[in-house]
Amino acid sequence: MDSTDRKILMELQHSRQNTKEVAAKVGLSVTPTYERIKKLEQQGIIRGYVALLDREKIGKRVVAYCQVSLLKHQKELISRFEQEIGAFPEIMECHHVSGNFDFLLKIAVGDIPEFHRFINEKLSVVEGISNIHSAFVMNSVKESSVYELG
Amino acid sequence: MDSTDRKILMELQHSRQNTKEVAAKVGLSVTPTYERIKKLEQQGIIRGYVALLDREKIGKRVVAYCQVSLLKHQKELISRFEQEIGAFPEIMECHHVSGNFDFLLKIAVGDIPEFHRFINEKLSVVEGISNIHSAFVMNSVKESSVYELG
DNA sequence: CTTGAAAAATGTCCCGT
DNA sequence: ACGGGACATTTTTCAAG
Repeated sequence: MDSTDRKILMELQHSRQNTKEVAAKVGLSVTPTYERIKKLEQQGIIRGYVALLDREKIGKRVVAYCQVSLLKHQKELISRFEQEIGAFPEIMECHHVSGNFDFLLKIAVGDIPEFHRFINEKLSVVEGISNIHSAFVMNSVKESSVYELG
Repeated sequence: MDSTDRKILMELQHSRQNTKEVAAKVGLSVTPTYERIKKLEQQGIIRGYVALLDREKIGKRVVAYCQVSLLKHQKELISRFEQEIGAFPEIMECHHVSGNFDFLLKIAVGDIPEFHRFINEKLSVVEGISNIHSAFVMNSVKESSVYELG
């Protein structure tokens, strides 16, 4: 992966565009640009292409980040937690982190009552949780999926 | 936006696919499917299409979530902070949150030394910061941009 | 790498119902 | 709102310099 590949990736991370446009921006003709993109896809460097939605417009008015601590740090408990977490569509992200707590969850729901129900009836039912601390997003100043590439 | 639109959005959130495929999955022919997608784009419900990259394969080995507290909660200080934050490509996300701290940042860099330099030479130089608390991601159990739609 | 070409697949839109 | 069909654009592959 050279500097041209990185330029191509930066373009595609920002927005979908056809090969001709990408080619013009990186200063190559269509054929090699096309081949580079295909190679990046085959290598799995490009994982895929997705549509991003407007959160407000689809009625997800509440986003919260929840810090979850487990009772014990046993392998079995952790993997069971991770498995159960995967089944909840309200949980968009779940990261196992170092520090004062164990997992950081990103949760998106329609409104506060729905959030309340989710925490009480779904999340807190999962075994092994010691405590949950939630921070509500009031404003997303920056929200990007773009990794910086030189 | 009806149930068919939501099905279309669920498909496109998961992966790019041509109109014919989407049409088959939602049980319509190509034309109405095409028109629905265009309408969702025009309404801004679909914000855009982007490529997602493999974090490991592009050499971003370190992701951290940083909790930032400001010294004072003044309008000017907050908006200046938000403005400066936008200029750092290492910061992929910045959310103004309620709770014990003010901002939650998602930061991606190549390695620990780079993280160290970023915190000391860039982030902590921003005016008005009271303290920064970092949690390193050890494993992303779930990482999705998909909002659940009925 | 570049240019050019050409077939196959899609995207796009007009006109029926 | 939906479906069919016609046309434009892109994708994809290939050959030659």
